[in-house]
Amino acid sequence: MNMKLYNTLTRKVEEFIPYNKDYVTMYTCGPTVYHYAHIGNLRTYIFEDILEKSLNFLGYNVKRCMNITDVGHLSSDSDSGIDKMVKGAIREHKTVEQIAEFYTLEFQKDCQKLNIKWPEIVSKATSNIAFYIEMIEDLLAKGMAYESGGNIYFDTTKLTDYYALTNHIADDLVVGVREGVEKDDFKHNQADFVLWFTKSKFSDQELKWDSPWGLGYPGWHIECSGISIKYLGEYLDIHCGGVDNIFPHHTNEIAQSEAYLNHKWCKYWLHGEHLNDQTGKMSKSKGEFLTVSLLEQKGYDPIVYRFMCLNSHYRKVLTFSYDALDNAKNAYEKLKNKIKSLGNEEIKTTKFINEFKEALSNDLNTSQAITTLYDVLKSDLLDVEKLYLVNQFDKVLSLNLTGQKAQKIDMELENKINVAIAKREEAKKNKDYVLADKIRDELLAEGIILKDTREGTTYEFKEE
RNA sequence: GGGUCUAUAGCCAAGUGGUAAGGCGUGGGACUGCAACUCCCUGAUUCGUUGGUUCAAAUCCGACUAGGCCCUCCA
Repeated sequence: MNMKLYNTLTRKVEEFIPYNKDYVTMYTCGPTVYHYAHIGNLRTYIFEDILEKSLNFLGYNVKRCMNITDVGHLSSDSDSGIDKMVKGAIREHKTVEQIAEFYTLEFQKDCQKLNIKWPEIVSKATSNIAFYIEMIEDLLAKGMAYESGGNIYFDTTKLTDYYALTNHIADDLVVGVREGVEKDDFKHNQADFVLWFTKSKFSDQELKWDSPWGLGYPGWHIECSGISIKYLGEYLDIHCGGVDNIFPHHTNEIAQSEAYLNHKWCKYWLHGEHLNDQTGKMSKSKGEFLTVSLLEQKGYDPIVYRFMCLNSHYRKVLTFSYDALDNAKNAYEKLKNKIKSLGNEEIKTTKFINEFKEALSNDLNTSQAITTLYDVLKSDLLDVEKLYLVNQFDKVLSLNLTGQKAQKIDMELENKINVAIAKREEAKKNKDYVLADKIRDELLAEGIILKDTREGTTYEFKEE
């Protein structure tokens, strides 16, 4: 079954036809590792994870690459801009390398907790400096870039279709709409952007490299183009990121990549919408700083957040609230309980697989895919077949639907529980409910949940 | 000012011209000593408003309204 995806370039859902029949190249913009990721950041990575896994499920081979931005991401494009990494280092009295290492690891942990697969190729911005220099030299030689005030800029006026991704008209753009945005007087044109910095004003930059234009460091945009071309080749099928990257980041990537390659570069541009809070856009400086760890502290399984995201659509704004999260938590726990009753054996079936693929291939309709899961559970298939399908679906959804934590039940504990249950049965028979409830509470305190079923009392371990 | 996206029940949400899926919650019931789990039943004469196209519109077109995001920090 063919994938259909919404392409920001054409603003339409299109049938996905990769350049190469044998594999799909996919590039996803990675984090700037200057701080913890908030759950809004992570929403985009959940979307990209679902995309990769859906492509796999539909039979595509995916070669995926992600960058880690550890240099060059300025908090402003103006003369007075300071690198985000440097900012982080100052904040925590550490070196830029220490900051990068620490937050890369934290980001990786968050991904693990959310069942986001780590991409096959992950590369740091600082690991590919020589290649950026090669690209910039090429752009200068072609007259697509110029030097001014010590920096190298890309000349956007050399392009006829610079605004392909946004439909902007240059004259309508307003400089400094946002507070704190300053003009860079070295630019020849308002839309031009920096490829390489050398200016002495950035003397507080810790990481610098030698270049034909002097000691300096790369601009933010060149990093993604460079890493993508270096690791995935000249033809890219899919490029993903958050909607905020459409302009200027992705717009600039297209400009410099195609100028360098002399041909069309990326076919499909996919953008994940933001997670908002009740006041609007979520940010690290405003409101509650919602991290995965914070959700865990509040007693939520991070997978509940993933479930919440999958019940929505990646191209729709989702508003975060604890009510919405509780809603997802209830639904998720009920779903897992239902699945638990299916037993442990599975037998293959082909039913419902098509419906599931249909949902995924329809521009990643994850909420429809989850509906298919509910349809399976309600159907008259055998439990063993249902379990098979649950496991198949979970390859994409990655919700730990049957993921029983491996419990080492030692005989001693098991005996103890059974004795307690027998005692409680005795108490119940004698209508001594006070004692019966006391036994139940005591076991609960140890993380053991009793369930009275028609077949007798069973128990399970509380999940953490 | 320009660009772009969205609007379906208390909440999340499907729906892509043929007469409103699903989930959570709510309310009722079965089971239970009680609870939890599970199961059954329970919701929109209508899809932001308003014109139009059509035999037929939540779906297509126009206008309006409300909101989000972007316009050189952002996922």
